[in-house]
Amino acid sequence: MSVTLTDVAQRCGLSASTVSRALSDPDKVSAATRERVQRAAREMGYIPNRVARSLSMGRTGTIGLIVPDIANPFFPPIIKAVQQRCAGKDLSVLLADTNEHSADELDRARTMSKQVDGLIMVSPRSPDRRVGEIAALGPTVFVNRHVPEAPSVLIESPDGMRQAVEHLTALGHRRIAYLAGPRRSWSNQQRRTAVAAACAERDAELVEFGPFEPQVQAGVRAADLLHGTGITAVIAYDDLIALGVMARMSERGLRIGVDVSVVGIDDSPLSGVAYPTLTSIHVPCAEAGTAAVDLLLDVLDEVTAEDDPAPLVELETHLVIRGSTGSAPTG
Amino acid sequence: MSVTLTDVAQRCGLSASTVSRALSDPDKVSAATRERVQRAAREMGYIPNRVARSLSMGRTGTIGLIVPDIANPFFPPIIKAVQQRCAGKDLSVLLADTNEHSADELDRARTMSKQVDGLIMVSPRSPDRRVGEIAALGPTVFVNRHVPEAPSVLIESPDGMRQAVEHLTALGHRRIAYLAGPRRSWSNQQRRTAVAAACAERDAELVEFGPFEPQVQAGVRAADLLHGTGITAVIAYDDLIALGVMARMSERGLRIGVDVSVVGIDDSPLSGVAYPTLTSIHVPCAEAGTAAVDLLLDVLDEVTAEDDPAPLVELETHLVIRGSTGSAPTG
DNA sequence: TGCAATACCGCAACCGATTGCAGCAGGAAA
DNA sequence: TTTCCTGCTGCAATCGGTTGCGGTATTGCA
Repeated sequence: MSVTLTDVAQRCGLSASTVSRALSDPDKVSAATRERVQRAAREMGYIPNRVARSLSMGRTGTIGLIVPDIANPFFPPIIKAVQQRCAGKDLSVLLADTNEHSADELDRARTMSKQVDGLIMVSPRSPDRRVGEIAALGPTVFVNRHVPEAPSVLIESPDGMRQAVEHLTALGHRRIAYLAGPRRSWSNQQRRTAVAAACAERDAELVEFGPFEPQVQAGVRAADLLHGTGITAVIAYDDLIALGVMARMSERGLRIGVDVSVVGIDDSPLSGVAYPTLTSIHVPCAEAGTAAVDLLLDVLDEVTAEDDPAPLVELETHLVIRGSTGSAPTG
Repeated sequence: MSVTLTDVAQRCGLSASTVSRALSDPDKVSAATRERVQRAAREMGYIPNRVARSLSMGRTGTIGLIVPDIANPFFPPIIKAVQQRCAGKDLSVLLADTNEHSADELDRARTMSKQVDGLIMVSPRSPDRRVGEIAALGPTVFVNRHVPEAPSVLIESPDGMRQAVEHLTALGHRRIAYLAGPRRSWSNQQRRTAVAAACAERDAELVEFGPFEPQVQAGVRAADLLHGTGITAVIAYDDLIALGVMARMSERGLRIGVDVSVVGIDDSPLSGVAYPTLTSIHVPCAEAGTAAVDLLLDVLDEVTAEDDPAPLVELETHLVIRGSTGSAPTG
């Protein structure tokens, strides 16, 4: 049904090998042959079968990308960046969404492993041991989680977190809440310790709530917990939770940015359109995606020697101040 | 390096064929053998090579998904739904983003074609001829575009559009702007004609602007065009444009929902957190994704006979009224 | 003109699984 | 005891490319 290499070869009166070379390694054949083959291939509408090629070459030209939740606005920019970077290098992207279900991560990684040249795991929720198993399946890059034995792209929350706390304390806030993300989440742990350190340094009192799922509804729930605690400022694990908090508090008559200040993390497009606009810690998602692909390609091309220490890319975050933060209410 | 079927076979003192059958068609071998093979496979950590399987079976167990822009909040829910549906059927998803570049669609489809069992094209921007070429590459389902010769999942804007216009005219608006999306976009054409029809029916005046890219910035630009036109209500091609309009107008001191009403389309999560919350036409993205996969599987399993008319799934839309629309300003 | 070097091309094995067909052994029936 | 059948397993071809190796024709140089 579909045109194969052999078909093209027959049409040209050549062998499949020659046609293969003419198409993928043009210098190996004479100019005349090359010309003839390429014309025939074009005319016949030949499309190389990547599956067959993969099998014989041992390289699939595909990378796997596993994320917890495509619908969370934090991930699309990463996915997009990975995609774009790959497209430029003639790579395809196999995407999987684990639905925030950590147990699925290993399964997905396993079924993918023989189908891809490498894997990019974003914000894996699995416990360390299972993450190790994933890494053992093949070349793997982790984003938003530090895995000592594998290349990782990290998002350095501490800077942004410190900026956020400085910003809030400068505005007079003394009691600050941190709304924690999923317990397993590496980035949550990062953020927790960072905010704790920053608060200690600034002599502000930190109260932690959670864990919460990274969803608007969780933020709505969180808002009610804050009631009557004397807290004047909130830092949420991510923008979704922050938005939920804002929505619920507004509903209850609190003025965001006046009666209470809210800080999100991710600086997703949402933060610019919310009301009031959300002060958020900017996370360079696109850069993270791009860096992950580059790291993976380094491993695949063996730029990274086997026994080198696993490379680490650390990306900075910074606070973007918008309307949701303001002076602490007096009295 | 990695354990193959043959390795398992040797360990068991069997042939590869038997092992293959024991694993994928257990009834074909004796109970004892089945047991022995399965245990060995488990112990050795055997993971079947899907690439090899694809080659010999002629089925890859993968479907391709091509979208214009992953970062546009309209698409992630679709991608997610497709993903979820596929995961349940042991299918993988190959994702490509054309960056709103219609010329890339055919390219991507072509390179994917030999690597997937079928293709789902969401909102293709290509001209009809090229869309036809894509469909000719293999089983293809189109979402958000009607392609007569191929299965399609359509989102019926007319209902939602009519509801929107009725809503606005009931509120007293007589001059309504439509901010058009990409010229090539099938859904834009749908929406244009739907809104025009609804306005004619309701005797409201319709003024069209655009085309605009489906991005917030385009909405910001659009807002300024509306100035001094006497328009009191705006229906935008999508939520992003609507949000841009709102943001810019608020900035210029207009009160959204009072001085001017804004309606978006997609009902993305954004609309709930914007200020004011955005009245939007709800589009069942998840259902569209799921339906697309089902349609594709029907074709692949030949539930759909070759010469049947191409199946069509039509999904309804409806207006969700929020804070961005209100009575037309008097005078 | 002769010989060696070189440029091209084809043969065949291979990647890892699937599957039609044939062979073998064991049990059942006569 | 013989025969036939059935159930299980192995052989070998196949999917569509890639690639090392060897052969042939051509070229270059003396």
